[in-house]
Amino acid sequence: MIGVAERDVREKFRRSGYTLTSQRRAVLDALKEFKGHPSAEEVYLAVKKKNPKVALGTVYQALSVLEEIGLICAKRWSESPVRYDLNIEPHHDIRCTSCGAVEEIPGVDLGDLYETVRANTPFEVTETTLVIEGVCPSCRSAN
Amino acid sequence: MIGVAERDVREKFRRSGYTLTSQRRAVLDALKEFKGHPSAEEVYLAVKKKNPKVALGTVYQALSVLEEIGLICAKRWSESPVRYDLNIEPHHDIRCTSCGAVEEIPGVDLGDLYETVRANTPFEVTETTLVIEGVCPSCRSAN
DNA sequence: GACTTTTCCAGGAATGGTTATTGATCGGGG
DNA sequence: CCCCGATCAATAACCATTCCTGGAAAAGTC
Repeated sequence: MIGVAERDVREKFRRSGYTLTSQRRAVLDALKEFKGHPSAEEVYLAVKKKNPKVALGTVYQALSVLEEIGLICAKRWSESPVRYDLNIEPHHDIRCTSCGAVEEIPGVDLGDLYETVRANTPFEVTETTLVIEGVCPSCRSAN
Repeated sequence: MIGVAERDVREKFRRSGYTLTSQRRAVLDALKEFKGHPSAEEVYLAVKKKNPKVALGTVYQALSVLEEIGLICAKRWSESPVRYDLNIEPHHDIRCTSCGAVEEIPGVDLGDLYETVRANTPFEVTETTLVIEGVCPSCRSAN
């Protein structure tokens, strides 16, 4: 099971007021097939294979709707376009600065840190994101 | 004292091999006067006041040189241009998503987290950055 | 100091990711 | 079957940033 159950999709669309159009469905499906962390451009190319009529702008808009209603999450690394992930469970990914590969890092919990942050600022904290970069094994050995 | 001693500046330039040109000096000075976290554009405008001939591209290049040799550090938040900070001690800042204000958060230490990350990935970890966003008190009350 | 080599800079054009605009199209309620 | 708002495709615009060029300044060399 790839995380997002069909009923969950319908439910979230219903509650949000957005309609579940074929384009949004296509974007979601494309994201499922990737399993990686594609950029908007890559999602666009994948969707285009099945339906050559979709425009890049539509994909961007669909992605932002899907993010807004909590079906996908967007990840930003410093020197790279935004990448999208179906996995909406809290987790952290590391990105290879050389080849761009993304891999999940298990066992990292921001809970305590979040408490510390909240306790030390008068701001209302809405986001604490850990951006992790490194070099993957194969790039390291390829040098 | 604003953190960066004159001798430190000279020393870091000497060791890096870059020359301490008047433009780079001007960018550094502008950054000192800000005390906040200006974007490249804002630095450019400040520098331009004293020397109208500098080009935006020059400011970008100067900033990247200054960052490379460790005199300033660059901070990235999700929906905002890169911002620069003279404070090169490890510390964390929170940014108001409404007005853009940046404020330091004391007492946050990524040491343990870094260990956990390293222990749980085959990647060679080069960067772990905490991106914190929220709403500042005045924006919150202004609603 | 004159010459050479290197680095740097101003100005402007180009790039890349993303967003805004616009007129057409779709789908559901009446 | 028509109206209305939501959605869409296509494309232009945007913005931060980088690249390119010829020329100027600085650093080494004799």
